[in-house]
Amino acid sequence: MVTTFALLADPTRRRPVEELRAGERSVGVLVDAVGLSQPAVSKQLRVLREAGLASVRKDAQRRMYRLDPERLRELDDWLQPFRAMWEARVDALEQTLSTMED
Amino acid sequence: MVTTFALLADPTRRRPVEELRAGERSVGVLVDAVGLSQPAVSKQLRVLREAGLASVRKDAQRRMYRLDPERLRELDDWLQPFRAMWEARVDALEQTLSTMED
DNA sequence: TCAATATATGCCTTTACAGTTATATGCTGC
DNA sequence: GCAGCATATAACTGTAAAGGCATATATTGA
Repeated sequence: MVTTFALLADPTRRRPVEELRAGERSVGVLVDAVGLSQPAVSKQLRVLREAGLASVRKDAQRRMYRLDPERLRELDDWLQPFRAMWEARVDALEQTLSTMED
Repeated sequence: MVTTFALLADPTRRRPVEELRAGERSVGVLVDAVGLSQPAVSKQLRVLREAGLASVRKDAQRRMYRLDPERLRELDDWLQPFRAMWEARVDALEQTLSTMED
């Protein structure tokens, strides 16, 4: 299966995800947002579905896609230990600045 | 240029990054950690360098690689608005549980 | 049942890129 | 300067996957 990292590497997949942040969207709307052919977008939506990042609901002929943010948590978890690194740098900078003020 | 997302999509690039979290590492050490040929690893290290995610220092014949975590911040920033989504879910769950306790 | 709309799938082509081997480059101690 | 180690680069190959077009499938309203 595709990792969450790989999922978001492709802009064609990242765009819909960003779009879905605001709520449910039909395929047609996502196609407009991405600016590629409908089949291309449908294909990527399928990948997102299969990776558990999105799910679908039927609404007449439309398929409404909804974001499933849980998997994004993996990314957040992975990032966690690194966060300390840049926060440390910011702290050091702030300390330097406050020293300069004295 | 490669986006930070694409950078981390490849395990062969993610592994060294994780390895570098602990501090400077020579290419040889990274090669062992990743388990691929030396040229393969060197190639990916170059990508990391050019993307500003790592930098090098010469130490005799060795090249010591160091992590430059700033670019990871982009990832963190991108993630920010989504974070609210899963936190909302957790809150809802907790509320449900506390209601059940009554 | 038929036409129209919305989406998915199959097939094909092309491109990007990872990995390998062989080789070049750079540095050091002698 | 030379031998030896550590790393980088070049050239090549194989593969995966993205995107396009054509077409199938599904749903609805009439």
